[in-house]
Amino acid sequence: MRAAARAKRLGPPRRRQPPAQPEAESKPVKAHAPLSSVLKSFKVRLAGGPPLAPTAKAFKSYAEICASILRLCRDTAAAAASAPAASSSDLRLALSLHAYALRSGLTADVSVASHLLTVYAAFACAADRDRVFGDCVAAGAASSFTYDFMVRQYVKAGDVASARRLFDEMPERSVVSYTTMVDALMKRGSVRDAVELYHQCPLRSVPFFTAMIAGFVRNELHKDALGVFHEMLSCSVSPNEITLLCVIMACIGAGGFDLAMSVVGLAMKSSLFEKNLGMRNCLITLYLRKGDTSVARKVFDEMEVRDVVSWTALLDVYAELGDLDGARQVLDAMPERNEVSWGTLIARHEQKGNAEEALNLYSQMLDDGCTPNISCFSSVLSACASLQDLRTGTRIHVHTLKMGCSSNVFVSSALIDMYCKCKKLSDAQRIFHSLPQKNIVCWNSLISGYSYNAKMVEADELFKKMPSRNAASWNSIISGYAQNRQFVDALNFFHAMLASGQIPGEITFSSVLLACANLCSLQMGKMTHAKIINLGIKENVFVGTALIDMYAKSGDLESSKRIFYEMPKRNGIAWTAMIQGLAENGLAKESIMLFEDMMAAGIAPNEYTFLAILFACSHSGLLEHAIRYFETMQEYGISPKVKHYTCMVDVLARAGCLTEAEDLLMTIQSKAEANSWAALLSACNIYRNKEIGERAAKRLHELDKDNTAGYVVLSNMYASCGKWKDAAETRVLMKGINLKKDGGCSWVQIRGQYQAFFSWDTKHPLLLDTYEMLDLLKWELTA
DNA sequence: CTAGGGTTAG
Repeated sequence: MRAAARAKRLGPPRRRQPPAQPEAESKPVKAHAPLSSVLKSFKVRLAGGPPLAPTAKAFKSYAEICASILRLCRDTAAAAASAPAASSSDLRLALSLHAYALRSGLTADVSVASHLLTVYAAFACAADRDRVFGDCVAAGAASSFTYDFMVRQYVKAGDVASARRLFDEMPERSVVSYTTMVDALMKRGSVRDAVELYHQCPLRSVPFFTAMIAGFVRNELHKDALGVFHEMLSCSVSPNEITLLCVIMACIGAGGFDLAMSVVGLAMKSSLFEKNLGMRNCLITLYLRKGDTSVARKVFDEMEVRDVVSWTALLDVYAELGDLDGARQVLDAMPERNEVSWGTLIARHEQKGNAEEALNLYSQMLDDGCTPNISCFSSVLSACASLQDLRTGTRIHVHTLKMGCSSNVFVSSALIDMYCKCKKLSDAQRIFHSLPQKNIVCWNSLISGYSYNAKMVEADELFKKMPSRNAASWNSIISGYAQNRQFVDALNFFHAMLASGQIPGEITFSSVLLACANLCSLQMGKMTHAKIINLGIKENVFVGTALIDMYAKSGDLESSKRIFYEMPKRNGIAWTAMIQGLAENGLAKESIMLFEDMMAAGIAPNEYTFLAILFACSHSGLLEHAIRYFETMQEYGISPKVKHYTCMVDVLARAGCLTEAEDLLMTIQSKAEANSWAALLSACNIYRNKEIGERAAKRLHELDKDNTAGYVVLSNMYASCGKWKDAAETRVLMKGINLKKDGGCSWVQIRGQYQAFFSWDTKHPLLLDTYEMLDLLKWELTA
């Protein structure tokens, strides 16, 4: 405004303006028509006088006029960003002006040079911009602004390396350039470099501190963000509304809600909070995360002005309450939506396990004309992964390629996960290896992917190659071994994790306790329990459930029950674990009683709860109970899975209802598992039903060629029916296909390392030593 | 003259 006014004062062109354009007078910066007339008169002046050797005073006015016109050019360029055709004439003006300035030596003027820079930047002419900057430095016309501006230009273009180089070359670094650099480094995740600059910066302004706080928050280092805030206050620098907004974000991230509330109080007192919309939006999120959803809603209702952010925050309030339909209604009621609004709803559906709806919303979002961003891509890819929907997943992969964000670390880890869940390991590997820079999450994704596909050798190899490991890395390798039933390896990696100084968490313990339970290592389980108590996470519902399971599987039901009843919060999974524990230990009555208690407590049973209760019934021969629960299950809208049928077949067959059991097996839509036929075969043996028994054995053989138990039971059945010839033939058949019985397994712990011994293993490296030691012990005992 | 920091989702 002021520059334009000065241009008007200095030159005659304004007076020549037609009076029919009063709006040009009030908004001179954006006016287009006067610009060419200003230039025309300037050209006339330069042509009229000798421009190369003006007096100092004349030079100054030329420079000012030149700068002002350039400023006008830049502003029109910015205003016409949506209409490039209109701005091309401005670019031509600027170019001719640049030529004049060069001829007249005006480029040595700091103001002219600066304006030339900004003009070329506004027109995205990077080469011209850089040339002007070079000339500027050569002519000694580069001020600290010139450098600041160029540093920002590089940062905007995403070239942080060039920005840093220029920043290091600067003769005098201003606090503005420090702010720009710190912000850029933080956004790139180079926290260490940013902290170094933070300590170097001699003069710290409010935006500088704010950039630092925001940067720490962005990198999820909320405690460090609060530390900077503390330092800022002790330097007597008063925060503004943007600073406080970042500080509240830091408090939310660190879970320091009391501190957040006192910051809100501070903002209220200095009325920083009323004039700022962003601050109120942030407040909605604060109350939401604090758990005060009604207050969050109230803040929204009392707002006089609302924007997309306010509405999106409200949408998330509904999602947090579990009311996804309400969230959808908010989305439909919003005056305007953006990709974040859609992304929020999609992410929430994905998190709640509603993957189909997440994909549905994704296509609706595309129809609404919103462009998905990185977080949206990672949500929908996770949805594809959990649905094992390779087709949609591949289509979204193509979208990310088109958007140029396929190699982003968030997107690529989601892609790796998706391809692994769809059993396309080679695609996952290709993505992983083609990544220009991978973060720890990418490594962890592929390790989990290998574990998921039972490729523990590859998982182990990759784990050893990792440049650094976090808790998630250890968890994925440990749970990988546990899921693939290599429990000894799982425990060994757990000990390695402890040795590395990494602190195990709830996820680690659920795998470790699973391993203890399956190794029936009550001693190891108790030691793990002690660690859990030491770490203060015994109240955690996941850990508690894993402990219930471990003690139950180890046969220590008293401890199992104690943990269950001492749990402060029990969810359906904890109840199920206890019911299952009782059932597995043959306490069917108690198991059923607990199930009834669970129903009375209003906790919804799931398919696993029913599996546990049917298991209890089948092992105690409670046929009527089983039939009733099988029906109840369907009343709950849970369709029986193969395992449920196996329980039912088992209970029917044990009760002698062999025909009913066989009929039930034949009606199963999906393929019955080998165990179902094995259960039927076993009952046929008891009831000496050769006819059904032979059919069951045939089916069992079709489903599982290597099922040893099946042959043994069949041969026993023939024997018990007196069919000695058939019995003998079955035995011969077994030998012919070289079936080996599942062997025994034992293990010892030596210096924290588990050593496993298998009865069929004749190549164990310590086999000879072990036998030698055994002989020695025998000799000691008998001597 | 010219200018730096932010809010919603993951």
